[in-house]
Amino acid sequence: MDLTDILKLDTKGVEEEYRRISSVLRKIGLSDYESRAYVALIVHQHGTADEVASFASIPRTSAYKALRSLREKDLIDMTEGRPTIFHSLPIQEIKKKFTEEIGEAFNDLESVQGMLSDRGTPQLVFTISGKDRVLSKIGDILESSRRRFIISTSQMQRIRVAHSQKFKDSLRRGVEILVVAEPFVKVPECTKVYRKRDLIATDVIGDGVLALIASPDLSICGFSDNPFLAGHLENFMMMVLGKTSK
Amino acid sequence: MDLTDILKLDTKGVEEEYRRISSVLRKIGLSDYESRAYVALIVHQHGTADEVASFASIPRTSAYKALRSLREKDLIDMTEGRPTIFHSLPIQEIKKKFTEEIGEAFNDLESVQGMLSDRGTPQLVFTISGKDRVLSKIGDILESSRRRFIISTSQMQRIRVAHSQKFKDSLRRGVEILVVAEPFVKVPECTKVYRKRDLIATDVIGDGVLALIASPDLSICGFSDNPFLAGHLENFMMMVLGKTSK
DNA sequence: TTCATTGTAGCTATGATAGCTACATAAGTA
DNA sequence: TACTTATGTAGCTATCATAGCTACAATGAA
Repeated sequence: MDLTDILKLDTKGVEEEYRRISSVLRKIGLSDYESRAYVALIVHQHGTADEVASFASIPRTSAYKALRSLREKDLIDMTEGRPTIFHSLPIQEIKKKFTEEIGEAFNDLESVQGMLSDRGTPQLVFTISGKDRVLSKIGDILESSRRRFIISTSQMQRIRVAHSQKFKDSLRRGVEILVVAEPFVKVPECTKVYRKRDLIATDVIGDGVLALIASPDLSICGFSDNPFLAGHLENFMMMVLGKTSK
Repeated sequence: MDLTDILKLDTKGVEEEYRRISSVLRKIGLSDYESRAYVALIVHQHGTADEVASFASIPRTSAYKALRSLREKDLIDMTEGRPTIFHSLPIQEIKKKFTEEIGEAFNDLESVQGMLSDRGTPQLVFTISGKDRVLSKIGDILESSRRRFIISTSQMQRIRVAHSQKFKDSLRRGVEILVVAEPFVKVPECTKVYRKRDLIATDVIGDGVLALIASPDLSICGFSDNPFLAGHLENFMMMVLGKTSK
C-alpha cells in the first residue's frame, strides 16, 4: 500500500469530503448538485461535464444545468466547445468576492439598524445651529456632490450670495444641480429651475447620501449622512418635482 | 416638510429598501419571507409576529414559520409569551459568525484544491531521503501526536531501537498508539498491537493530520501534512484494522 | 360572556430540485 | 461513407419548499 493506492481510492473517499464541504456551500445558496459540482471542480481544476458529473456523483445530463448556473454566479469559468471544458477559478478571489458581498449586505443592514425602533434609535440626524454654520454646511454639501445636488429654499438670495461660485464650480464638474425657488427670485447657475410658491423650509440633498433640512430663517438645521434617509428624501423630492429618480 | 414627516412616510418607502437588502440576504440561503422579516427586525429591533408581518409586508400567519426559522439559524432571538416578542441580535456578531463560517468553508476548499488534478497539482507530498532522516521524521510525528499515532512497519526493530523512549513519553501523554507489526517481532510500548504477516512498506499517521509512507528499507519516504490526505489514510487504516474511526 | 388577538394546522398553486428518459447533433473511427 | 460514441438539449415525474391563504382553537382583555 502506498500513496498512489490511496489516491486511487479517492474517488470513493472524496465523496464523503464532498458532502461535508458541500453542506456549507448550501448555505450560500447553491443547490446540492451545484455544490457538489463546484467542489469537484475545485479538486480537479477542470473537466468536461461528463467528468465533473462522475467526480461529483451527479447525473451527467443534470450536470450541464448545475455547471451553467455556477458559471452565471461567476464561481467557475468554461471554454465552449464539444466537449465544453469547465474550470475552477482561484479560491482566494471567490472568497474575497463573497466576503465583500456579505460584508456589504451587513453594512447595509447596519445603516438601517434600529431606524424605526420606538426606543434607542441610533443618532441619525445631527443638529447644526447658527446661520453661518448652516450656510457653510450647505456649501460643503454642494462641494462634495459628484452626481446631483438638489436644493429647495425660501432663502434663495442668501444662499446665492454665499455660494454662487460653488454653484458654478459644481456645474463645471458635471454635477446636476436642481433648484427649487419661488417665482421671480434670482437663482444661481444650475441645470434646472423649478418654481414653487410658498416655500418655507430649506431642503438640501447631495448625491442622495447627504441630506439637510433647515428652518425658514436658516438658524438651525438637521443634517444626516445616513444613505437610507438621504436616499429616501431624494426620491421624495424627485417625485415632488415630477421627475422619477432611477 | 421636515424630517419627521419623512420618517412618517417610511412605512411605505421602507418597502423598497427591504427588497434591496433582502435580495442580498437571499444569497445566504434565506427565503423571501425570512429575509424580509429579518430586515424588519433589524430596522425595528423587536416586535410581535403581527408587527413584524406588518413591517415586512408578509402574511401574519406565515410570519411565525419564518421567524422560527430565523431563530433556529441564530439570526434573531425571541421571548416566548402571548404574544411572543422577537428581537434582532447585534449585527456585528451575526456578520462575524457568517464571515467566519464562510471563511472556513473556503479554507476547506483550499485544502483540497487541485488535489486530483492531472497537472499542476500543488505540492502535497514531500520526499525525504536517507534512513536517518526518515527515522527522525517518524520520531517527530510521534512526538507531535496528541490524540493518536498509528504505525505499520516491517522495520519494527529499527524503529523500536531508535524511538522506544518517545513511545513511552507519548503513551504517558495519553496518546493512543496503535502498532501493526509482523508476528513474533518485539514492539515498543503502545496501546495496542495488531499482528499482520507480509508487511512491506512503513505507514505512519499522526493525529490524522500527518502522514508518512516509507519504502521497505526506510531509505526514502513521502510525507504529507495535508489534513485531507492524512485523514483519509487514517480512516483507511482503521478500516483495515477492523476499527471504525469516528 | 363576548370579542379580539394570537398561534397552529393544513390547503392550493407555483417553483425549484433531483433524477431520469429520449433524442438530436457532432465527432471520431473503421 | 457508415456506424458508433460522446455530447448536449428538452422535457418528464416525484418530491420538496415557498408563498399565500383559510379555518379554527386557545388565550387574554373588557
